[in-house]
Amino acid sequence: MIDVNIIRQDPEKIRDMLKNRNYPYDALNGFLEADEEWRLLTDKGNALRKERNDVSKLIPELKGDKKTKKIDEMRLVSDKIREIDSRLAELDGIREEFVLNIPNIPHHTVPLGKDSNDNVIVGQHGVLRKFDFEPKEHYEIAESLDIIDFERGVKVAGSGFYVLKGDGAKLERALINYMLDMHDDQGYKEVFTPVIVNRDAVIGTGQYPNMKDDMYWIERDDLWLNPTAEVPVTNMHRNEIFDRNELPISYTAYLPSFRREAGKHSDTKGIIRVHEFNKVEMVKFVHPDGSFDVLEELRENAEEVIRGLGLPYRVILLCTGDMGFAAAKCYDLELYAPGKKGWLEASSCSCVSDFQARRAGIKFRPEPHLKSEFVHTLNGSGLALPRTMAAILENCQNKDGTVTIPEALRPYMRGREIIGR
RNA sequence: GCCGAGAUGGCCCAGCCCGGUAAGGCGCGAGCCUGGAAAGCUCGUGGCGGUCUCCGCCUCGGGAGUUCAAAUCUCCCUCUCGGCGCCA
Repeated sequence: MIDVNIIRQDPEKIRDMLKNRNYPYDALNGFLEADEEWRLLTDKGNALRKERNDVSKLIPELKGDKKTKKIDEMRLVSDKIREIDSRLAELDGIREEFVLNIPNIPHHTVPLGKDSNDNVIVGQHGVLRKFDFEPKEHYEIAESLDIIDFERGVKVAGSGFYVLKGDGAKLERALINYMLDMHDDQGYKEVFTPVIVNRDAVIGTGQYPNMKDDMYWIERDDLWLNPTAEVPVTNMHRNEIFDRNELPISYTAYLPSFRREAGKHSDTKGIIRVHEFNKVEMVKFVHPDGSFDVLEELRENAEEVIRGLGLPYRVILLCTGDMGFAAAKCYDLELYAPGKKGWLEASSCSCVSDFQARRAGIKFRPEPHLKSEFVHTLNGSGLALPRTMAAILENCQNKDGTVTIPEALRPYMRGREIIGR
């Protein structure tokens, strides 16, 4: 969440921000009113509490009529406090509802824009391969090689699920290990967390309430299937205070991720948009100073994964209107898919400033005698597996229907060089 | 799932039976002392709000209740640990 003081001091700034992010902004007035009354009543309540506290200390020493009189007096004071408290609880509800639904404030380097058309392509890398045959789409290749079985996935779990078989399953496993090893070399500590998280966790990183319909919810236990490893990994340190010298902290995690994908989407063919997918994620906890420079490093770390696979890609800087709820600045990395003749978003690297730290209570002490402050958190995929696999299949396909395995993955695939031969 | 024990400030722990200003220790910091350090001693060390060197309120897992007053009494819930059961 954002700092309430900013809303109080400069509501116009927040109004503009919400507008730039395509969020409704008329709710702001309701908040300011509720907040004003909340502050007034808090003061009033505190004054009454002070009176009660003071008198409570005296009462044991009083005797007879004086005592009875004071007790009667305090009974009225307590009634009044109760009354104020119940109104405060209402106001708190309004305030919290509002604050939890306000997206992060974009960094000043984020381009203004309405939707994905206003995103900025900041770079394109690698060569787009020239084919001497018509390249196929990933699902055609995968089905003819019998390494992805869509029908069986549907049978087991439903539409939007698939089964990897043989070299397909091996390729998945190879990609996970390749990515984890690379992040390990880059200085990230590998963790493997629960795949199911609680409500505090999804509130902490901002998926709840905003994205709650996009997550699988286990009602009976009020638990949620991991939507992205950013959630469990960031929440590992919920309500913790780091010593200054503990920062920065860098984690990498492989974790299955689940998306309900409620509502209609295009691009449902193949494994581009599925309900369950593997992802290797990077998460950082850093000092607020220079956190946006760290974002550049994080993005570079993700790009290295792509370059290692030899895939052509481009880097997109998202505009205000297209950025996720929690992000202050976000780069997408898109892989080129020659069969589809389009780009696949395989990574999203964000600096979320203190937005999640505030929600999740993640702080650090700048100096031992100073007050604790919120850390900044960052996260980025490195990478999402299905789209990476799709890009590999399409970029590395051969005329005879086989697929040449990228060299970097061969050690992880028992030295195999070609799928389908 | 059943039975039992727990949850107190960054960490540990007392207070709970018997309601009345949350004690002490560790760690960390500042100071004193020292040639320097250790030890020792003194002070500080959660959150929010304000009229911000000061003052107030809140904070004992969460919520509700009783009471003039709740860490303390009552009820409900959550989590942790141990035992039993079930089990990869």
